[in-house]
Amino acid sequence: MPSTDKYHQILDALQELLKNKNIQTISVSEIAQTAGIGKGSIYYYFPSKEAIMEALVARNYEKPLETARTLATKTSIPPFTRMAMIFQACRISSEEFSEQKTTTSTTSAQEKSFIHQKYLNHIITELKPVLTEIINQGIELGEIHFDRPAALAEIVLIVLSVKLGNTLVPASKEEIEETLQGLITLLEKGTDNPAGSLNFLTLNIK
Amino acid sequence: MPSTDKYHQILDALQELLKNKNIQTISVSEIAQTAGIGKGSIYYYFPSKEAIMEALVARNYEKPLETARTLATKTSIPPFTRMAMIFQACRISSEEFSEQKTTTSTTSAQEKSFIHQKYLNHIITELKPVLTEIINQGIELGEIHFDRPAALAEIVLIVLSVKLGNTLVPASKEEIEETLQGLITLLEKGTDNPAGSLNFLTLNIK
DNA sequence: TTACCCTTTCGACCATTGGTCGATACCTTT
DNA sequence: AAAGGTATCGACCAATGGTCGAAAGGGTAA
Repeated sequence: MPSTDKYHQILDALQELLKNKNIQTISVSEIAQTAGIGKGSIYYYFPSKEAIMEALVARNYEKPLETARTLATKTSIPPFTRMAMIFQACRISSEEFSEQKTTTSTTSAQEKSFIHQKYLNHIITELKPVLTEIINQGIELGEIHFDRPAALAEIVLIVLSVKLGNTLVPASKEEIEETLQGLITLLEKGTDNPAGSLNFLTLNIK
Repeated sequence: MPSTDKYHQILDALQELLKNKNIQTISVSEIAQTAGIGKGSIYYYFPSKEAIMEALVARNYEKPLETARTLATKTSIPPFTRMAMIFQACRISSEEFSEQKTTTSTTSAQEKSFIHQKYLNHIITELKPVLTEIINQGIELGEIHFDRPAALAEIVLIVLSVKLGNTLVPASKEEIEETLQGLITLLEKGTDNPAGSLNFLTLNIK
């Protein structure tokens, strides 16, 4: 079986390059060079350039997903608190992606979105079942009143991914804050919780 | 000034090609050939391949946006009804994009998402202000109770774009239905409207 | 008609890319 | 030492997005 050494070397290289350039402008040869291996070897570990991206996304969310899955069983913690913890974990990993050069890269501003698309997909696929489970527990506990847990989970995840990723639809800090506050309010009213009771979710932002 | 004839010929060609292939596999030469003009001419009308895509998205949503803007002033129609009408208009235009060949295109299934990203961006940017205005009117009328109209508008648009576009996070018809029903329920409870009162929004789906 | 000029059209051309391939080095195992 | 699978490589290929100088078209003024 292929060594995981080189595999991660490649991912490291891509991550490094991602800090300064958007994916479309990163060539496979460049990744190889940065990783210090031959270009051919890349294709020994990955079937395509796109697969490298996907693997990187998966690797970056491995830890938060682990955390989330563990949290799903910790029924001693209130559901909404666990939700907040999950978001927090995701947020941290999410930031590793985009240390966006503050240089206002003229055209390429939003081209980075290609990877965030993968990221959105990954988040929804992996996190939705976990969050659904937690919401279900909240419903049983009587802390959440809503009859479509899966839908609720997905809505929350979609909005959070799109807004926190902030590259699919670029917006200012204030706009993001506003939208997320709106989401919290909507959640409070929608799950029959008093206004302000979910405010701690806001900690994620900043 | 450049004739709009050729300009639209190019857009038509791209739209035609889009029916059977995903963008990444459509070459500029191909577009030129389909449009019946030389490749060089393409770059006389558009600065880049990406710009063609953006122009196509914009053109396809010109009509529904027009409709939406008109609707924004029709205060005689109830706000939620107008919202439904806008979604309906968008839905129709959205379908022109993806007459997805039913052929289960092996790998390329979700690669079409590149264009839906533009589409998401376009929808949010253009439609959010309009929808916000309508919601504001609803608030004044006392039909909607929510203190963050802009956020509400954005949340709705994000979820709708992502789920109706259905390429950023591929899902089955049933899942889409479930999520949208959840959104409607959330909207009802969140805006202090009785359960079932917004069910007519469901007409969009199918 | 001729001369001029600006717009439009073109396709050969270029640099670069993602991906392939045969060669070859490396390691165990026999 | 022979064998055979595993890993590594970079020259190579077809194709792409984009450039460019040339030239066609067409309007105007003399």
